[in-house]
Amino acid sequence: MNMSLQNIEIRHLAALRAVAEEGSFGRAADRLGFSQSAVSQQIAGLERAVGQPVFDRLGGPRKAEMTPAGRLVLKHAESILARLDLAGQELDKLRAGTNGRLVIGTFQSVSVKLLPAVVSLVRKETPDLDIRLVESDDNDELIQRLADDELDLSFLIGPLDDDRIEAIEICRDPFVVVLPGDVETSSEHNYPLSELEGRAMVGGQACSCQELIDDELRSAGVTPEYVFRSNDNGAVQAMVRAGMGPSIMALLAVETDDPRVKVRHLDPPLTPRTIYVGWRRGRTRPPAVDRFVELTVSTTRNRGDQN
Amino acid sequence: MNMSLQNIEIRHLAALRAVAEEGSFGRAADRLGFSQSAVSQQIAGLERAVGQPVFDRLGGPRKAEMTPAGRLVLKHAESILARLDLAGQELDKLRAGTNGRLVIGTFQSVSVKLLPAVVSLVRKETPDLDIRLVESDDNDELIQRLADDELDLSFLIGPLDDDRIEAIEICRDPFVVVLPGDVETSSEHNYPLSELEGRAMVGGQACSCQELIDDELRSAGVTPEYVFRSNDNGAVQAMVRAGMGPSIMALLAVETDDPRVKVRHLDPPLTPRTIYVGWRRGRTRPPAVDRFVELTVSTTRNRGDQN
DNA sequence: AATGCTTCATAAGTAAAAGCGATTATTTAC
DNA sequence: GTAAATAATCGCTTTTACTTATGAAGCATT
Repeated sequence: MNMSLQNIEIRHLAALRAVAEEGSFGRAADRLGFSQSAVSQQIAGLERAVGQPVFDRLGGPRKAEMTPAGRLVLKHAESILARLDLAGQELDKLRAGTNGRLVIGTFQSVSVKLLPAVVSLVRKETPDLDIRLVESDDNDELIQRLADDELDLSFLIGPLDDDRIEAIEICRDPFVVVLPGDVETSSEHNYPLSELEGRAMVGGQACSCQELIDDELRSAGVTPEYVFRSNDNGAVQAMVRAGMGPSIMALLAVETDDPRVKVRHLDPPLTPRTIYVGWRRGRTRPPAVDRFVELTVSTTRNRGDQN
Repeated sequence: MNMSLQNIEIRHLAALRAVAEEGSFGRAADRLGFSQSAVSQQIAGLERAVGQPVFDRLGGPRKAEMTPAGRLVLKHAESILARLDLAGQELDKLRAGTNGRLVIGTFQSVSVKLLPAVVSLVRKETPDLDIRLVESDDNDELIQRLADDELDLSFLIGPLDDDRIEAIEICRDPFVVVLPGDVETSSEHNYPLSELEGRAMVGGQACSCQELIDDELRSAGVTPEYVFRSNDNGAVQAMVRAGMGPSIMALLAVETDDPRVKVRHLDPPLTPRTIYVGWRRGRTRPPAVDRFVELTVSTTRNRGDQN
């Protein structure tokens, strides 16, 4: 039988190392938990594969000595065994979710309001985890990058009809009207949607989210007319503050601590947008992803309905 | 059964790589020369050892995709398989005697007269072989270093009674008398040993070889009296040239091209010294050693009895 | 939705091997 | 010489690895 190195198995290399270190087949067998006979046969098998002896058996109580070929193979065996050990360690870390990279898709309002708390928690739990954020205005882009495996995880805005993606709902985020702080309104009451009819408004650019708003406004009989548009929430809010007009924004996107604007719920309310965290459907996820989702859900829940 | 990575075998890693590259269990099986079922079981075994799936089977004609754990293990698997391949290549070279290091013990006369031709031949055959020479006056030191595995091979002077060493005879090297070139002798005849009695002589220092000479001289009734001693053959020869006296030297140690000295065989002759090449007894030798010995023997034989 | 196609898993059987215990041969140490 | 240590070998049992055959799941096409 013309064996080649391809037939070598880890067990042979482990036996080689054990015998080399112990200087004896019997003691190597003890260490490995085998019988002396087994180790003898393992080395014999290795020698068949190598094509020549790896040990000189000197007989009697003298140590087995390696042949040149034995030393050569041992050199590589040690590297291989070490590598296997390293793989085991990294697997343990992977199971614990403490290593590797986690690439998360997000968008502006989530980045500002939700993510800092979650990321801070995760970093406390697993400081070696390499967390990266990819921010985009475009929900579809986030979905595409999830499907392309560029993102491990992404915050998304519903409705989701892409079956490449699996997601769970994080929260409902109502749309509110943002008014300049000096406008007189009945501060405790909701803002009648009808009052927006004919008013110059500030809004986001025509992307998925803004289109949802506009469609609903129109079916409620309000035709939006925008005098300023930006995808930057801060810019929109600044324009409201400057008196350009009111804006309908998702509550999460509003900097509510700003005393120079007022925030009112709408009457009748628009359908709130739904925020999800999603991942590729049907793929095994790194445990770190699952843990991140868990923490996101519980953190968001704990925030209560400040929305 | 709580398997760990220790139970992994090369075959599993090869299967992992094949499936990862082919994207299919069946095609991987073809490539490896197994049945699809076998590969399926190998991957299943790997997953048992890893503790989690390494592939997401998407069903239907879609490619199998790796899980995070799978990618991690594959990374190491590739390194391990490459290492094994490298070991195979190096073993081939070892078998061919074309790599590694060859440390050769030698002494002055051999270094000058025999080695250059042999080394030149070996270097022509196997240019990548790293040949190193260790020169010593002291035969016992060479033997000791051979036994200590510091030398792969050594030229030695007999008689050899050390059973740690195995050796073969290279040549017999007769002792001759070296005389100044201007001395009148019957150029074609041997030199009577008795003429040395009472003469001031030049010789080597009291090491093994010189002691052999002195013992024989004495039993032949000649008491050597040295007025100059050196272990450097060139120095001895220079002193003869300068008229300090004759010297008994091994023929191989004489620079015979020197017209200023005359070389005569002795009558009766001394027992010639025997030159061997030796190695550690009972140890497997690198093929390069055996090849070197072969070439040494044939080269020396071809030189004929120029001695 | 029924079918065919591709893919992988599983079951059953067989052949190979890996391992064990006992024995033997060889060598050193005393 | 005898005792101790070491590894190879033999017969045997158990384990495993592989094969073939079959089943199940998903996609694509009709």
